[in-house]
Amino acid sequence: MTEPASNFLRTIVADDLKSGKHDTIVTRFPPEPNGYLHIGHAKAICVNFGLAQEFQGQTNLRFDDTNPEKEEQAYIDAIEEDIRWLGFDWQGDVKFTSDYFDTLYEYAVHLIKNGDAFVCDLSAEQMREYRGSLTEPGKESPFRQRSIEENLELFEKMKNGEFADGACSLRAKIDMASPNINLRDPILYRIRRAHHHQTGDKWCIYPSYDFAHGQGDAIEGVTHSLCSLEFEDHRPLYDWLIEHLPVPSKPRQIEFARLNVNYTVTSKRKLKRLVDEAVVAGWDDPRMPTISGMRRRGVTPAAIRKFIDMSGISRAVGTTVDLGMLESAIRDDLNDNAPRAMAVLKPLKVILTNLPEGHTQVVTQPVHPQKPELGEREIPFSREIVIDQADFNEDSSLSKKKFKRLVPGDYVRLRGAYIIKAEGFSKDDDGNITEIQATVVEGSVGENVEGIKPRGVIQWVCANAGVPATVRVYDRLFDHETPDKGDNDFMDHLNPNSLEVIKGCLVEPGLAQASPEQGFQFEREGYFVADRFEHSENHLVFNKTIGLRDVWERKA
RNA sequence: UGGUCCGUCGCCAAGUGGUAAGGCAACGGGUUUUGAUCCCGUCAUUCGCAGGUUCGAAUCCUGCCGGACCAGCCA
Repeated sequence: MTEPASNFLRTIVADDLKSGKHDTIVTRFPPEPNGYLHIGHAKAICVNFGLAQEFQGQTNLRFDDTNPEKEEQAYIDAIEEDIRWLGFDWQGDVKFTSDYFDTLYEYAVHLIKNGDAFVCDLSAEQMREYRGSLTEPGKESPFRQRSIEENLELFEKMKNGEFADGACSLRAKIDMASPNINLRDPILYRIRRAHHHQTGDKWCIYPSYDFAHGQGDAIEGVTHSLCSLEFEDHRPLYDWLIEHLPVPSKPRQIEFARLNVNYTVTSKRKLKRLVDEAVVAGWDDPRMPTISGMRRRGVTPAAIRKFIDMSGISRAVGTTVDLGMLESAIRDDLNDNAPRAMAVLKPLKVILTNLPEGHTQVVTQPVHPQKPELGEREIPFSREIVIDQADFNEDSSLSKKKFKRLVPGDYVRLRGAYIIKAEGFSKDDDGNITEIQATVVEGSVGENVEGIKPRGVIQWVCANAGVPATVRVYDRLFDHETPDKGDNDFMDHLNPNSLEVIKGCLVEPGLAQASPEQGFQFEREGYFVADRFEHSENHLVFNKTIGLRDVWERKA
């Protein structure tokens, strides 16, 4: 266990605990249930849950459901599942901002009574005009001076459904000349006759994010309300509301930079387009940066957590983490934990001519070479086996250094079995190699043989006992580092080779017992996972999670 | 050009006045029945730039330069 890296959030929390400002901390993860979680959310989850865990605090899951028109129960279910899968659990029941609608309404009345809020009849368009611009101050609404009594009455009528949607709104009375536009009498409540997934038709007015979020934090006793940098400009409003309302606690909002990863997009709108236009098979397509997509790809929760941990937390904007870092975290976890197996993706038959017809035997290999305690697996071997087409080359002049695989007249080690020598090969009319004739070196199973230096080690599968499988090989979805930056239309940068479906693969028999979502290392190929939904004992389907690190390929 | 924030190795990122951590990548070498893993080593005299304060600055001050965010009755 290494020391957790220092970061400013940890420092703030540690100081608050040390100074006695707080005895324990409470964080929250506040998704809006209007879409699926992706790698960016994974950071928010890991930061909020991770920080609380580290300091023995607690984390609430609170759905920020103040905009019923965009939200759905289905997203709530999916989000809960993703968070649990990532390995986190929230304190107590799932919470909803809508749980506090009654209190929020009272808070609004409180503000009105203190002369800090008013009902404004300006239309959306007029309000925009009155708001001013980034460089010019706004103008005060003509309704700003309404009496407290009138505002109270009007607000109640808003609640009672006596006005049409959009006819008026409740606004905080702050400062129309503020250089921070969020302080120019921001909207607190709007009229919206929409059925809410939690509160049904009880309300026709809904609080804005600004009016709901901080108060929700305060009600729950959240101590550190962590959010992304774009909410920085909202902090003065967050604090203003906390100061002007009789809330039970004073949470502190702290912003940190969101996660960007190159070669991927995370905007909800863009991901939806990939799904809608059938570029991918769905939100959980293994190429998607969604939690469910990565899960189906075979990425483990531990790998995601490790990646988030590696990429750090800061306030630096516009930074982009290299996808290679994610891949490294994935390999690191899978290398440690994935059982090994042999699979031949593109089979080429090898006849071992010096073995008798019908010869069969069983060889054993460790489940994991670095973890003998995991036991061994038995692998049938016979006179006819298959190796990968890429592991044979008819050009025997290839140097041993350049091609550490099988070549006519030379030796190669079959992993866990014999050293063999290629004696000859056959071709079809099109010039494709169809079969290799080879001989085994007697006594070479598990033993080195004096005077014979195989060029390398290759995987193999028994031609008869091997089990057929379908393997899907995935690559990055985009071939551009920043597919959606600047003038780029991300749809122009799709990698045309992001999916290759290989049928007719042959895998070692033990793999027929693989259960969905079980991950393996197919030796010399990479990490693969039995598909969560389409894999079965009778129809093996594996998704490639990530290849092995390959210095050779990069040099070539 | 109103405001807020940010700029430390190719990419992340520590460091907050005492003389540049770490990870990813890259590059050498060793071990190896996975061209994997593992191990060892190399990789910022310099912290956007220019001044200033100080015995001493990435850290403080000033001015530039570059980038991000904000004008939804979205979150």
